[in-house]
Amino acid sequence: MKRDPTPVSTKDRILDAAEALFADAGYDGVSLRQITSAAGVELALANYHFGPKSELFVAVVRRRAEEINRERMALLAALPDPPTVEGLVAAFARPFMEKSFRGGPGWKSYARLVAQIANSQRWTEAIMRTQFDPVAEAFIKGVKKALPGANLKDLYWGFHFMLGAMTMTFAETGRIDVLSKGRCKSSALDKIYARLVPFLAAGFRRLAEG
Amino acid sequence: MKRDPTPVSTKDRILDAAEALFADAGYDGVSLRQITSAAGVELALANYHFGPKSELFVAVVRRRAEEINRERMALLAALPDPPTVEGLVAAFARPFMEKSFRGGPGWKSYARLVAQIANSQRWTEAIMRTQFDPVAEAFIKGVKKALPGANLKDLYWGFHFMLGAMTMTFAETGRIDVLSKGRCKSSALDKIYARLVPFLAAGFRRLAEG
DNA sequence: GTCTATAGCTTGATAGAC
DNA sequence: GTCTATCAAGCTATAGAC
Repeated sequence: MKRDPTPVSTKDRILDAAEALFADAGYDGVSLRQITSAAGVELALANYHFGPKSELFVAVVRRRAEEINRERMALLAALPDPPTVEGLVAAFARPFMEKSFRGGPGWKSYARLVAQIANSQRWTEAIMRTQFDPVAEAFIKGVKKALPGANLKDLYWGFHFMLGAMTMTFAETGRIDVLSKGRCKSSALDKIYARLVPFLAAGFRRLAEG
Repeated sequence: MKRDPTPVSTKDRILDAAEALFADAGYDGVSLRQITSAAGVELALANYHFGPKSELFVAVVRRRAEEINRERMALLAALPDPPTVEGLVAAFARPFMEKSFRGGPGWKSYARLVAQIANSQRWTEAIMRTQFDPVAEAFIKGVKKALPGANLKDLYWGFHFMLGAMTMTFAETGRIDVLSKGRCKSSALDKIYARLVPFLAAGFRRLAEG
């Protein structure tokens, strides 16, 4: 019988601390000393468990990406055949929003990490291609069925625009709060969902019209 | 009579080098030594001309932002009254795309910088609020006239989605090239323009329908 | 305005005891 | 698996000569 119902291993303590700090300051804005200090472990343990700093960063992302990917794939697979564009966009957006809303602060950090990764060229190979592209391809496959008359290039571009809108929105930078003088709240993800899905679905439909 | 038609001052040499390096590696991923070395000037001159590193970063962004802002404002002001949504989105997108296409490599670097800034919380106060919000407000004002029946909150969110799509697109990360197996090219900004504007305009219209 | 030199500190990574 | 101690290199910023 375990004494602690949720014993947090050293590895997980490092991952949690790294996640929060990387999300706030970026890969180069955080030192391994800051991370291990926040995790309450010795500096040398970061290298022992994860190797170089870059591998730690990849491990931080992979932990959440695998969970999101599973849910997105399940939702995409559960859609009717042919699916609707709204259903596809929702299947892509919903797991992220649900977790960000109810999954704890780690998921908020992850959202900010994804925004950094998706907007730089640095992690294209090590993260985007291996972690993100498989789900992207499943989405494209679905939207091809939803809009059978559309040009394939249009659908790729539509996916790209969608990704840009979603990553910036999920990152909750607070910019729209300031710009709208408090009318809109970055953190009101349920209200955003009701706008994000129709906005993007309408964009896809317009592209499909040619 | 000037001997060199384009004498590049030390200040501009530093700005140019900083711009290119910051765009590739981010604020913390570049040292002042790398910047001054690439600029062919001494380390101490960076501090002499710009003060601390953070001020240099802001100066890099301001140089281009002021030019883009002038053009965007002029295009927005030249639209018919009431404007169309397509006209508004085009007035916002076109200056960036034109410069990225024909303005030289500095503008490509600037686009990648903007993507970093817009997706983080770090520069919200020092850059976003002072450099970017005035044009954003002019855009919102225009779209209110173009879609008079729309809810104001919907328009702010539409602007936010637009910003996410544009910044990631202009950053030209190359991700869509890989994902689409070469079918789409990040650098083909003229072909993107023909898709970006209708996609976003349709999204705004859909939000306005309620 | 430009240069050299350097202060004072932080970095990632590892060797070796336990 | 965890700890201490440390290395070699890098960092921003500045003082002071020219």
